[in-house]
Amino acid sequence: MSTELAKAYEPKEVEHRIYDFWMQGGFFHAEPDPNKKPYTIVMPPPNITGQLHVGHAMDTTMPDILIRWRRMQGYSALWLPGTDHASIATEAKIVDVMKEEGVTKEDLGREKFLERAWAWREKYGSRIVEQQKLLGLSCDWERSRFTMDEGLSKAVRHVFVKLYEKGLIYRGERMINWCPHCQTALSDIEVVFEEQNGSFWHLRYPLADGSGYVELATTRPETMLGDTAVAVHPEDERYKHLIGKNVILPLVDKEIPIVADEYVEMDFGTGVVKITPAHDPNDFEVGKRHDLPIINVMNEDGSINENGGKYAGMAGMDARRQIVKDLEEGGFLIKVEPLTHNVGTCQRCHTVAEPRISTQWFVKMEPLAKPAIDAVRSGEIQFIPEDRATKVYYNWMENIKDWCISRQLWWGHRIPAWYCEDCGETIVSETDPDTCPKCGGKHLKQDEDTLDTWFSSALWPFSTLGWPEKTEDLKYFYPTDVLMPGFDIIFFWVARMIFSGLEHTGDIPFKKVCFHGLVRDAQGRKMSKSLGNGVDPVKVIDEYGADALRLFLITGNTPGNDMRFSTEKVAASRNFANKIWNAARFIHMNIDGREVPCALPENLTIEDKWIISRFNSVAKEVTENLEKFEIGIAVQKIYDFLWDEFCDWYIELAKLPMSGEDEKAAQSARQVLVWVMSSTLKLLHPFMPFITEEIWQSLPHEGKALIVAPWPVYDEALHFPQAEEEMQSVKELITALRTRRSEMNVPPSKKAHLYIETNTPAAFETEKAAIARLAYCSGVEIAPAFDSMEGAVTVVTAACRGYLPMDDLIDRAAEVARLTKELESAQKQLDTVNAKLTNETFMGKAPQKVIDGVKANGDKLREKVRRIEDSLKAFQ
RNA sequence: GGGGGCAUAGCUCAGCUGGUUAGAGCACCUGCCUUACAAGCAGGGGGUCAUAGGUUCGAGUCCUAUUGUCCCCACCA
Repeated sequence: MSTELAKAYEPKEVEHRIYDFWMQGGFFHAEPDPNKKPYTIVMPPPNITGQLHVGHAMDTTMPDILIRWRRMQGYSALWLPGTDHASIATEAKIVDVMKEEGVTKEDLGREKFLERAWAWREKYGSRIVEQQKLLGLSCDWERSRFTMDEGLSKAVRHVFVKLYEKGLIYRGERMINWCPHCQTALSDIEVVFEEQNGSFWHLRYPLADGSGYVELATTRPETMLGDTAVAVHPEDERYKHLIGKNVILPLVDKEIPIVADEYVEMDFGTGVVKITPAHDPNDFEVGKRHDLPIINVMNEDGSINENGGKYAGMAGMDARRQIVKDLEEGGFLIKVEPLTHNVGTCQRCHTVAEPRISTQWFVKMEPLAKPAIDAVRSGEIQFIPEDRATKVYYNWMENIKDWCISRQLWWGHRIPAWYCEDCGETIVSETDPDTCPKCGGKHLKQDEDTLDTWFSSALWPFSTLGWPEKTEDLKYFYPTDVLMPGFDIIFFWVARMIFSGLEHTGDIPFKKVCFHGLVRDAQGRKMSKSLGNGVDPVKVIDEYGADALRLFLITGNTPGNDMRFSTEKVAASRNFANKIWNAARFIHMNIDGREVPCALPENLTIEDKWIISRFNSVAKEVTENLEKFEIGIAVQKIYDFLWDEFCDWYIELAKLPMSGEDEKAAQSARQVLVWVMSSTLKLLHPFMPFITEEIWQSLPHEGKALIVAPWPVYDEALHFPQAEEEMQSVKELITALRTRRSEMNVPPSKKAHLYIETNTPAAFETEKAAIARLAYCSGVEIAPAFDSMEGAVTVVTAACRGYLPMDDLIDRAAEVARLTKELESAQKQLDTVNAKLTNETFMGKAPQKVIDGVKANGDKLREKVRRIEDSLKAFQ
């Protein structure tokens, strides 16, 4: 970098070069190191089908900040990346592509299909990784894992067998959610309810004894083929006398009983419900209570099966139309009402999910949930934001149902269960068996199904470190420190990792979970494919730079809260990057080939002490904020310090010695500039890694790279409270003078002599030249009091009064009015303070610190009031 | 039906355990090519902190209710 370079920061060229530099330096790699403390974060593994979206950018930027910070603090900081095979999502995508080629899964066969899937993984699995690198993520890529790696697959089998042997995994016939499109079972949380417009068909079921009929309503008329009863509430006076009688099921023409069950709500609809145990979870329960037959009338693709008589073979919607038509013709349809209701759909393809009875594998959740609840309740695992997240978690965990883990898919971990075709024995084993342990038969057939993709990601924090082997990595890096997921995967992933970690490793998988919200679009809507309002982070990086995107994602953001994407804010972040760039250009310009040590000089001026002391405080505060995950607050403090204090004040003040004759003073200022700048770059590095590394390298520095430079630590020797206070007075005066001039529309070119009246002249004396420069004065004189200043422009601050004799410009009446207004304001504030100080309960109850503050403020205000009064007198 | 979040400047949002005069970015107005930066500099206007009560010496911050808004869970055929 040199001063000849562009006036504006060009991220594109810098980012690639710097990232390569980090990679080649091996800075991302972490190893167990007995001399360092471990700090571990595992990345939520993105799907191999995935493309980077802003959600990922959010997911990964925040942990990257923590990792970079801890690495600089000297931890062995491991940021473990990887990808997820995402069974259902990936398989669906491949099937879609095959469909365009006119090939089905069945055409190909399991083996060939899996070959294709692996090829897909090879092709697309690295795409998202490349995009993550654009963001600047400092992951240990050497340790990257894939959920279907050999080691992780071994972990999956191990867990399955262990849980099976403990009786926590079982196989059974249950009512599950079925997606007719994906043709697989789904877990409860993979079903999302969507409001849809439907109809409410009112039907008439005739009584078998010919004495009339009952009216009932349904939203799914086609299921009537599987009705095996009609239910009413036992206390319902309207229907009590019918209980035990039969009705004739229309179209099917068979008798089914009227049963009494409290599940029926008398107030809803007609108070009569058709019971279809095979196709509704509630009806299934009613059926069990009344020992009703279960008639499945649907195929796996949602069409009607052979139990549906003449409707057999019809697709779901066709069957519905035909049945409604036939019901109408038979006189069984009373009316059709429009109805909006919530319908469960497949999370992946949004096809209406069918409740279906089927034999599947399940994890028994209750015994696993208990310790997982305790771990959070006891505070062993801490959620942030605490009560919001824990409430959601407890609510789910305490009402948890068994987890359906088998999927009728090919891409994934195949269930390690075999069935003996000779004796029917089920063998669950970590290694593939070849004989039946019971009958010695050789005809073993492996279960066709695979596991829910989340079954393997639940093991992620420890399977990626080598578990179930007792590796050094596991010993050193586990449990991991923090997880930063979105709220949307609290059940899918976070909860499951907690009970899995506790069950299998006997330890929590992570100590803290810091949830973040969603990145919404500029209007506050959720980003979605259907709305087409998604933001491509790669494009944003291309236009504004990765540092700008990262800064945008964390500024003004608080844990758990959603935020809106805003191009203006990204641009503002970019502007900050540019500001830093130009500050660096200025420093380079002044170094201009000289040897400048990157250490503080011996003799410090007031402004040197001030900026150093301020930096010192900022370093302390930022560290504290990061410890509390207050990333947004932390970066705001660095932003303000760098821009408002370092650039707007210190650089301006430093121009004076650097342009002067005193070479020693000039060199001293250069040293302070370099020291403060490169120290601040350290603080900023975790947030904006590229530009900070680039500039740091270009300035005098010690060490190989900023990424591994030591994190600034608060140093009591650099705390200069007096200099801070003195600079405060000087800055206050300069600002007041500028304001006055601006109000009077005096251009900077018109300079005036300044007289400063003060009892504390020291700082003003040493900063004379700076005041003159920054407040556009031709000269400065300082004294405890000046005579005959009538008619001068007056400026009053807490520490002094300034006069600018500008007779030609002054409007005496306006000046009096302004001073009067200022006096009123100051007096009012003083009154408030005095009221407090004479309030006995306040004096008695408020802490001494607050009282002292108020007192000091009162002293200042009193002095100010006096000075304004004096000035006013001068006009009278 | 159950639970939760949010409501602060024109807009988007900060404001940590209650404590001196409520902040930022953008937008707006005025003036500036000042030895880095016009993606900039200097200055300015703009808020009864949703409403109504309460606790407290003191409330944007804590409590209760109301209104508006968003989300999660449950899933009434």
